[in-house]
Amino acid sequence: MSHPVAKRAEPKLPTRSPAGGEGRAVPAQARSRERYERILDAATAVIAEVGYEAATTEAIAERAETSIGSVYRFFPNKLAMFQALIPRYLDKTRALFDSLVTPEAFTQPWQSLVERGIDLFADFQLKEPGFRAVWMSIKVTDQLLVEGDEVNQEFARRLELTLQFQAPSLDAAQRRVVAMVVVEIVSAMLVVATQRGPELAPQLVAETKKAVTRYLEAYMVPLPAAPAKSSVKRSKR
Amino acid sequence: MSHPVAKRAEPKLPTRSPAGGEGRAVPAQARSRERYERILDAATAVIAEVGYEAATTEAIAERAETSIGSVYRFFPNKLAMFQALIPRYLDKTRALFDSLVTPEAFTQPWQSLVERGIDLFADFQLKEPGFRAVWMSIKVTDQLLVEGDEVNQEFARRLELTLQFQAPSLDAAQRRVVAMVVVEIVSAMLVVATQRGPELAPQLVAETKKAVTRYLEAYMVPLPAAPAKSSVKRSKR
DNA sequence: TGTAGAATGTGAGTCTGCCTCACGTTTGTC
DNA sequence: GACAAACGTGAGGCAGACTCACATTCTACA
Repeated sequence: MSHPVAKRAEPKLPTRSPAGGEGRAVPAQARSRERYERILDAATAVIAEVGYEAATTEAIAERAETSIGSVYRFFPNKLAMFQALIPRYLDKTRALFDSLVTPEAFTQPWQSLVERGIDLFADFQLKEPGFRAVWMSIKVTDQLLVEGDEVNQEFARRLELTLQFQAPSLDAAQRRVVAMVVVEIVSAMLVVATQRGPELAPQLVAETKKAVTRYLEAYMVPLPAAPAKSSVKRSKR
Repeated sequence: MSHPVAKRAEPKLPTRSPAGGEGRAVPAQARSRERYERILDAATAVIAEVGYEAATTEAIAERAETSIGSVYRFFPNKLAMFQALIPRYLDKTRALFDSLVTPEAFTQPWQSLVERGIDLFADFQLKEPGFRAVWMSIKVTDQLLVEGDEVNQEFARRLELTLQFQAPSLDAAQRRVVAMVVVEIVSAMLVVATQRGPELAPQLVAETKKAVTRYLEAYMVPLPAAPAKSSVKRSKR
């Protein structure tokens, strides 16, 4: 007999590659590439306005001044279009991270790095409505969860590296988990802060900084030139 | 001219109350009430199996052994059906909280309360697939975000109360924010832990406890009978 | 117990939105 | 300039949310 559910849920994915990876025409001519970019821009704009679910493929096509047919020439389905947006922001967030974690950055106390990092990312989220839209909708489906988490994973991996030097007491496995926790906390809290409105947002961001700082404190090596106050002796299990 | 987006996005909501609040028949006869419950049970089951998006109203109707017509007698739309699930779990989580925060609970160090609380909630999430499904899908839409956050808000409000006694250094506004941060961190991390699989989940949960504990440490009054080790003197900006 | 009418149940049908495909248009090449 | 390959198009297929006219069951009251 089997549950009717399975039967119904399947056709959602249009007989294509499982996670809507690619599997579509790769633009070869310049005209085509432009169109592709226009579609992605339009998708960003529409999603930013109404969210992922309410964003119709027709609206995106119209906004991109093209036809749905062209949209589906490049993307196997709506989800894939959304996923194609992620690499764009991945690059931007990578750049953000690079601008933060420079050789000079290690001369200042790690606490201020944490604070600057959170501020930077919060700002980025505010300034880039497209990114925010993508970010907020990232939990939309199981597929997206996997794909969208890439940004977080990427971040975590990088953070892991810097932890290697600043928290030598942790082994590789621990570093990985700690980095994940930090990234996920910041990620979640920035979303919450945005949702709670401009009233609470600054307070929430401030508290997030404290939370992360206090969490990491126990793992970090005390900085030589730290501006006093930091609790150096700490037995902690 | 106006963006085509708005025009398209509207009919998504079926000309009913904005956030799918109620606006539908309230079951008067026992037969009806049973059917209502059956539909909710079916919705839970189907959502748990395939997620919110892939859950079709027909599948839910079939599972509840009724017709779509009946489903739409009680719920103005699919989202409302989902929202109706929340009060069910709100009650359960309330009970969970009550079992945790008892008068006796205050005789033990707050750290163990945090740990027990997180464990309890993690367990609850594991044991109740329906709850997990609802919880994981809670970010599905903007509407749900608001409604779904109710559980978190409820939790935060309660936590706020207990903070009143254990963190008297905070004023009301600060307490509110601190409680929100704690609840959101735990909530987000439990979701992440579930997603990352049984491999990493225990470690993530363990680190979440540490994060929350260390965050709160600075605010809490040191317990008289604390099992040593906790850093009592703490200037912290 | 019979019956009016309210409450409830039903599913074929409408509508919206994702996606396909057969055909028309542009570009590149010789 | 003519052929092929790449590209563009939108009417239409199809799934799934939701409606509505009608059928069935219940309740109240004589």
